[in-house]
Amino acid sequence: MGSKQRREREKEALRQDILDAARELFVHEGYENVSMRRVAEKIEYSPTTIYLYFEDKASLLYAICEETFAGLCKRMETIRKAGDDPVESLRRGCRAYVDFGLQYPNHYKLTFINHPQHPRDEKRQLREESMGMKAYGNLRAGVEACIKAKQFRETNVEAVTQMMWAGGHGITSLLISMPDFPWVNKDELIDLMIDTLIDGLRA
Amino acid sequence: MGSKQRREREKEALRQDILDAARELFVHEGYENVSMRRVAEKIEYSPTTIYLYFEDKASLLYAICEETFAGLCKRMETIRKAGDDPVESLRRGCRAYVDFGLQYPNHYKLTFINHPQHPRDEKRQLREESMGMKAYGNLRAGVEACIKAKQFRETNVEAVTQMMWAGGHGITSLLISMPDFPWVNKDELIDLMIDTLIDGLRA
DNA sequence: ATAGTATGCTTAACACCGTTAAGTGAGAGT
DNA sequence: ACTCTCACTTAACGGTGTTAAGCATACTAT
Repeated sequence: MGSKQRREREKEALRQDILDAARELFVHEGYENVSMRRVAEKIEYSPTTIYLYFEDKASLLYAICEETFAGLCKRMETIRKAGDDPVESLRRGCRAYVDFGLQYPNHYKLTFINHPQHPRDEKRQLREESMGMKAYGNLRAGVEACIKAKQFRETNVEAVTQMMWAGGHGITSLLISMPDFPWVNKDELIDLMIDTLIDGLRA
Repeated sequence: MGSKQRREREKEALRQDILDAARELFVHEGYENVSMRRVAEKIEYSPTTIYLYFEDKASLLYAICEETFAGLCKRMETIRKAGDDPVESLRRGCRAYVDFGLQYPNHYKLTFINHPQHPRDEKRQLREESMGMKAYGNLRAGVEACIKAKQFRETNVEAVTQMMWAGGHGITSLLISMPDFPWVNKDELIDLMIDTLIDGLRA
């Protein structure tokens, strides 16, 4: 009686359909401007069906964020495992982060800029094992390698990691959310940020 | 025939009452979590009255932002005109910027994070002459002073200003929009960013 | 003084929103 | 054949920002 398995498969398929529809709408029109009813319309089910697969709208977004983070993680891991000079590796990791954001600005907006926070404490715990944390962990490993190689003056791994993240995020988010501002050349600006931070950290 | 002027005055007073009520609610509970009906309730008028004084909810917040950002401008100008060592002046200007953002996260969110893309071209123009942008101008003046004093290696004023802004914005916006992340000590993080950037720029 | 008008505000409603309680109906298990 | 499970729907709740229409009051002109 494989019918049970078939139904299981179909359920999973619908879950993915919801995710796909929501991602497309969220990325294209922004989380706030897309209603659950519109997502439901796109998949041709009633709005309430979504609630059988996701607890609420924020959870739906969270699931999409996980997928996006996963892509970033993969890129960063590849760079880290290339095993160059640790400082060069960190620099390239930061570049990858910013480039990723600029390549998928709507995804980036969704996960890092218009990030609505979860109301539940329980969820927060889950989040700390999320892909976002994994990406952060990758950056952290890069920083740690530099410190272990005695390339940096400052030795507080966590602080340096968070600062590097903030530097990358600052550039990425401003370029995305203020496209009409008279920016200097974007590539130069990104490199200036990363190089200046690394130079400032150097022993 | 001063009755016209009196009515004018009374209208202006109500406008300020609305602004005051809205500011208190927005700052205390967050823009998204405060409805027009709640603002109206606080001033003991009907919700629709607000629309006689402000075009919509966003305009209401925008007006509040202008007021508050004027405060930031003043602070930054005071620092800049204190006439210390230009680098120290810049450092303190950056601190003031970040501190301001963390003090008024909802104001900061509207003008720098959830920056409306193109509601109307007309509005955008207004926005670029806003107090937020004036604050940017102040930062630019600080950077220029450092470069003129030959304290920095990099001499592209615009690029350096934008990088410093992005550094401050990165810290500020991440701290605001991801309050549940396990940040290291916030003050240290902010100082680390500013100091590292300045050290990295030094001649 | 009185009729007319402009002004300031309110009532009621529109068209949405996220979410949930209750109900339906097809297929599985006995 | 009958019950039961369960994926799904309908209808509704209590909110949201916003607007059209109406109502008094105060001012103006005759």
